[in-house]
Amino acid sequence: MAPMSAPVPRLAADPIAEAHRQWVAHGWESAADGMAAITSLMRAHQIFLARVETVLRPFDVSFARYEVLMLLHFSKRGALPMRTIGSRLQVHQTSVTNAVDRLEAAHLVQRLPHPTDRRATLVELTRSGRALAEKATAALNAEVFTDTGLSPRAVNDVVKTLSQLRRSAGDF
Amino acid sequence: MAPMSAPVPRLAADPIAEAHRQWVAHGWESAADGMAAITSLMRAHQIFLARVETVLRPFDVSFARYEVLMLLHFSKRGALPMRTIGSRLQVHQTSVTNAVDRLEAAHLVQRLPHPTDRRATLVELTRSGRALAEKATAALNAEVFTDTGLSPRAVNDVVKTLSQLRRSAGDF
DNA sequence: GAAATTTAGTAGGATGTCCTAGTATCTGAC
DNA sequence: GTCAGATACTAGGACATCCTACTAAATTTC
Repeated sequence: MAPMSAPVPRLAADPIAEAHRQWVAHGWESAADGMAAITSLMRAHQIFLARVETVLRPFDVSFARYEVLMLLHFSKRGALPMRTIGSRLQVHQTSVTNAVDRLEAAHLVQRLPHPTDRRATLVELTRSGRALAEKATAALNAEVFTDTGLSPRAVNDVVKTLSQLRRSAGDF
Repeated sequence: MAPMSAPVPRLAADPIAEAHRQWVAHGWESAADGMAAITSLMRAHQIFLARVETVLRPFDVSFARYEVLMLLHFSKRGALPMRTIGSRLQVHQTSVTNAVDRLEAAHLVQRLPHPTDRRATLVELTRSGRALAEKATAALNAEVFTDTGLSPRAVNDVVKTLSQLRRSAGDF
């Protein structure tokens, strides 16, 4: 016979399944699945963002700033106008200003006047910015992206499904 | 023969597909799919949050505060301790403090002393808080949750897939 | 060509999230 | 019973996002 063991802490019920039950119980069946899907996406975002930020912390960059660095890293000249950065990352211009301010303070990028459009500002990756982008990517690949906690099949399904969503939202 | 038409604005390429290509081109095949999945989730979160906030704007509540109202609405007594709210919504305690501060300022909830634990604070839905929760839910159901822009099949797949993720993250 | 409109970027502000630290209270070990 | 450790909440701060408003420069209109 098994020895007495300490009481197992009862795991809380899945909050989203619980919300789904409530939705159905209130007669909102037609919205219940959509609610559950959107709430699940919100939570998944939170989980992954936390993982990514944890890996990036030693590099003293946030995911938002990392994305700017990678965009520049992939560009031919290592430089892009602010506006282009916002379009590609699909964030508000003022978010770009914010991120570039911090990246520039950390000497990871540099603002330069645009050669032909005096309204525009080019953001150029510095040598240390490029080095950091490479090291941070190695860390993220190893610690998060290679094993997301989802099966390879699920990973592909997520990409495919959300691709439709993004298309319908006008992303491309 | 078709008449001349105005030049169709070239749609930008899918930024995530582009990033995936770059990942593969740099030899990071094993991480490329995971990167694409996580980036897709980040973007999907952004899209849905924007839709939800747009619908909630007329009610003068954010999605974060709406979630607090609904949690209370579903509770038997219409009141829960701060700590419980944080656990169920899976956000930091200080986020709950923040949300409840604003809800209380709007007279949608009320802080009460916990009857048996003087450390704890009960948050109770007011009459107007409950009314707002019901009206906001009707709006969200009609304008977002009933039609997410994903097929019913995709909705179910997303819930199921992310359920695994949330379980492995310790959510339940 | 001059005026109107559009576009690029910044400033300031609101909100949400998290973190660390600090206070008050409860629990459990001795 | 006491005292150490755990728990509940708030305060203050760092970041990210968005919005509106503003300036400067480019583009379009007539």
